[in-house]
Amino acid sequence: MFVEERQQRILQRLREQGKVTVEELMGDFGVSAPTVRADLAALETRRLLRRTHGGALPPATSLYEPTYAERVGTQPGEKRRIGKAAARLVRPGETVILDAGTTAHEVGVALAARGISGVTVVTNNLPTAVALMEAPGIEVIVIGGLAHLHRRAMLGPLAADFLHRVHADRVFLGANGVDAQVGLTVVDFDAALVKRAMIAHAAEVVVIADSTKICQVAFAQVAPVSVVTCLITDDASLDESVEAALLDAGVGLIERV
Amino acid sequence: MFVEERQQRILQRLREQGKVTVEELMGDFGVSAPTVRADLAALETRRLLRRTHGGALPPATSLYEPTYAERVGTQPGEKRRIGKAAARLVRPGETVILDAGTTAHEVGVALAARGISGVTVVTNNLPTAVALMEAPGIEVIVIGGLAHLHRRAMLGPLAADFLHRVHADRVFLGANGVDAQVGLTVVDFDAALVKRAMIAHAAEVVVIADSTKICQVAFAQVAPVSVVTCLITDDASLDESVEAALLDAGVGLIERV
DNA sequence: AAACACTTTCGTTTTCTTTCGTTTTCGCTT
DNA sequence: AAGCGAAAACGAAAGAAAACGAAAGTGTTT
Repeated sequence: MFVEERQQRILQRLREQGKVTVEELMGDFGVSAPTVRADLAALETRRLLRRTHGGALPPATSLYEPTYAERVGTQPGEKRRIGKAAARLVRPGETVILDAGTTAHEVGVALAARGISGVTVVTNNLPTAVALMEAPGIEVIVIGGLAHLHRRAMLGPLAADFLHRVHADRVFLGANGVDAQVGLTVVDFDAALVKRAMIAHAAEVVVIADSTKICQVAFAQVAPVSVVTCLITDDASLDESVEAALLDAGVGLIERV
Repeated sequence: MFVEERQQRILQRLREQGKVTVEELMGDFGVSAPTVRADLAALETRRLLRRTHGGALPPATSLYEPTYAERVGTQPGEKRRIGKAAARLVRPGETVILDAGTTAHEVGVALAARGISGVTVVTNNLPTAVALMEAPGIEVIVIGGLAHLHRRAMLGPLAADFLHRVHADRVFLGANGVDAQVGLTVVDFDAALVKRAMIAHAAEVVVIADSTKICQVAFAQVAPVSVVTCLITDDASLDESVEAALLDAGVGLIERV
C-alpha cells in the first residue's frame, strides 16, 4: 500500500460516508495514528479535506453544503412541493430564468432531478448556479452583478442590465408580498430592479410564493399582478375571495400544491 | 528478455492489477532493484505510469478533465506563495479583477486573509466569489456568463461583454503558456476572449503563472507579453536568458517568490 | 576493445513507528 | 449551568527500516 494509494482511499471514503475518523483509518490500513494524521495534514494543505478532532470532513464551502437558511427556512416541505410543481412546467429545450431565493432554488433542484435535457437556466441565484452546473443536460448562465452575501445572489443595476442580453421562455419569480391591489413587492430596491428586468425578458412569468406571502405587502414594488402568467402556492389558507381578487386583477392561473 | 520486453510486461501488470511494486517485479524478472527502478523511471518520463515509493501506479486518468479539487492540489505551495505575493500588491480602496483558475483563487484567499478593506473584487471565478463574499471589507462583483463546469468560472462572449461595464486598477491573470515570442496563451477561445477583455479594462496587468507555464505555448493566443506590467512566478528553473527575453519583449517586472 | 545491460555498493531520503508532553473534548459533580 | 478531571487526541521529536539515486564495477555481446 503506497502513500498515494492510501490518501486516495481516504478521499474516497470521505466522499462515500461524508466523514472519516483517525481510528477507523488506522484499523483499515494497519498504520499508526501519526501516520494517519500526517496523511490528513497533507490532504488538508491541498484543501481536499478539513481536519477535525478525531478525523476529517469534506472541505468547507458554505455554499455547497447549505447549513444556511435553507434548512431552517420556513416551510421546507411547502417550498419543495412548489418547486416540483414549477419544474413540471418546463419543456426540453426551453430557456428559463430562476430568481434569487430558496423557493426558486427548489425549482432548480427539482429541474435537475427530473433529468430534463437541453434546458438553459439563467440565474442570479448562486447556490442554484453551483448545483445546476453539475447537472447533465442543463446549461447555466450566471447573471453578473454585485454579490449579496445574505441573499446568495447577484443584485443591483449591473445584474438588471445583464438581463438585456437574454430572452427566456419563462421566469420563476419569488416575492416577499403578493397582493391583488399593490402587486408584487420585495424588501429592497436592488432586488426589485432585477426582478423587473427578469419580467421584461421572459415570455411567461411564474410567481412562486408560499401562502405566507399572499396578501402581504413589502417595501419595494416590482410590478402589478397583471404581469403574472401563473401563480404557484401551497394550499393552506388561501381564501376563495383572495383567489378571486387575484384572478380579477390579472393573474392568469393559480395553482395550489 | 530485452529491456523493451520487460517494460511492456510491467505496463501489462499495471493494467491488470492497478499497481506494481519494485519487489514483485524484481522477483518476477530476476533483476535487481536499480534495474526495476530504471525501468519505472523510463516509463514515467513517457507518462505511462506514476512512480511512488515502493512501486508505481497508473497515470492520472486523462480521459476525464481533472476535477477542480484535483487541480487545486497541484503545486499547492507554489500557488499559495504566488497568491500571497500578488495580494501584497493590492492597496485599500482598489478595484481588482481576478481571473479564473486556481492560482487566481489563491490571490483571492490571500487577499481575504490580509483583512484589507474597501477592496472591490471583480471575478468570473466561482469558488473565489463564494469565498470572498464572506470576507469583511471586500465587495464582490460576479462576472456573468456561461458557467463552465470544470473551470468553475463564467466564460464566453457574455462574460467578455460584461467587463465593458467595469474598469479596474489591476487584473490578476492566469495563463496556460507564457512565452516571450508568442505571448500569453490559453487552451480555449472562450477563456481567451474573457482574458482579453480583462486586460482591456484594467490599468495594470499582473500575470500569475507557476514555473511550469513559462516558455509554454497553448492553443489560443490572448495577448503579447508587452501588455504585462508584472509577472509573478516561482523561483524554480527560470533561466536567466528566459528572464532577459521576457523583459526584452516588454514585461515590466518579474517577481520570483 | 567498445558498447550495453545489469549488479553491487554506499550514502541519502523517505516512510513509518514509538515516545512523550500538551491540548482538546466530554462526562461527571456540584 | 458552570467547573473539574479523566480520557482521548494532538503535535513534535527521535529512531529504525525500507527504498532511493548515483557511481563504480562486472559480464556479455558485437
